[in-house]
Amino acid sequence: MTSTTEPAVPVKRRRDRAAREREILDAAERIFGDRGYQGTSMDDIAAQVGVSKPLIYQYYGSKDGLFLACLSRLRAQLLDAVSDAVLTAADAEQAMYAGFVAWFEFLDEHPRAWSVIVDEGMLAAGPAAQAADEVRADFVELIATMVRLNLPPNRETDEEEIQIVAQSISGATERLAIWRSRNDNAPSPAKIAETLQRILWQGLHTLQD
Amino acid sequence: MTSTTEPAVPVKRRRDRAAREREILDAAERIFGDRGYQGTSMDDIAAQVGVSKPLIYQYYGSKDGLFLACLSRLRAQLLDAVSDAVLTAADAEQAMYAGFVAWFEFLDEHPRAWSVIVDEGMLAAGPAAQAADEVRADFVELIATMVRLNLPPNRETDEEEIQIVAQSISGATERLAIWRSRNDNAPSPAKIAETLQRILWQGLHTLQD
DNA sequence: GGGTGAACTTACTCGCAGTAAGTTACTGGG
DNA sequence: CCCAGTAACTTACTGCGAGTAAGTTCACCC
Repeated sequence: MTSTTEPAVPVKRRRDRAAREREILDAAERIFGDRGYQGTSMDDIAAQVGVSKPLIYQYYGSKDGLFLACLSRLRAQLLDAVSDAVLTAADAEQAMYAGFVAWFEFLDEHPRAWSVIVDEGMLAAGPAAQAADEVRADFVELIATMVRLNLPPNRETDEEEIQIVAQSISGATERLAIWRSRNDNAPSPAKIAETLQRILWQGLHTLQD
Repeated sequence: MTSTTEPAVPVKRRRDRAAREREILDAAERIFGDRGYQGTSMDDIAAQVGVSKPLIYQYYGSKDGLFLACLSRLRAQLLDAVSDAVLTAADAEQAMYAGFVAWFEFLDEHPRAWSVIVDEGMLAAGPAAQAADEVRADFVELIATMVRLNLPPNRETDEEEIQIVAQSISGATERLAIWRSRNDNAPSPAKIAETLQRILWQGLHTLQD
């Protein structure tokens, strides 16, 4: 009985490495997003993919490594969304506004991505912290570029000051995102973007001295 | 032999609850500060205090609970330092500046406190996250008060906007602190405070619109 | 059709958070 | 002085989850 009905399609179990890695990463993103870093065990993910735990370790090295891979991919998507908004805007002032709106809207529309990014704090220790910083660095660079565009063009730029501002904006938007997510009646993306824009637009021009 | 030299001072082992709690909290603060949340085990802390683990659980409930107690005390000290600076300043403009300087200087001078606060992200999950938010809330309130002082007095305030600004400043200063600590040649407290002050001072006045 | 390498598994170890159930020292009343 | 009663404290565990050593099975190529 058992042998006659089965063998038509032996449900190809083995896949090549790249495909399996993607499969694992997708599952990890889903589960980390639902249950958080602490609430997720490697066994959970392995079971979900239908694979054994050591395989995941072979591909991703550690739980931190796997989480970092998820984080990195999600942040890249977020960066894309914001970059697009910034680059297609008509002028520098609108670019900044559009960037803020894109940031908060993306996080609204991708609650799982959002959870993973919040849990980034989990990587506070060890070498993973540095890797997490590098993932964020692209974002800070984008912001720094925007800030430069908002400065009067004839002014000699103080790079240290630009870094301070870019780090500030990055930190501010992250905290605002967390605050919004824990607060049902928090302001809309548009309202927040408008407020930030108003403060910064004036403020940035005072940097020229 | 053994009995004759010993009993003079039986090294009073038992202490009353309050004293023991303080002792545990001090040790926890030190060890969490040195090795981070993940790198610290409850057994480490118990050993350091010279007490058994279940006692700590009896007093603090869980590892998160103990960490939160450390965090809470340290944040209170930080809040005090900043409040003092703000309250003793001559006018609103200087209050803001002094507050920023106090923040960064405190963190420079208390590297252990600093580490614990960075690791706050560890509490992203569970009820501890909410508790951690409440610990931060005092700070946001202080900032909101400062922001109100910086608004033109005759203007009807938009509380939503003030919350946005306060959250932003809180997030910005936290990220700047992290950035500074990972970056040896990062700007001085004074330089950062000056930059923030310049941007916000102008920017806040545009909120009256 | 057999050998070689990549994909994958079984069956563990070890560290650590958390706990059940007891034991020891101090304290105030008889 | 002693002896409840209670607060401080311990021994000795459980369970779970990260990480690993040592294989085993499949697929492809000569």
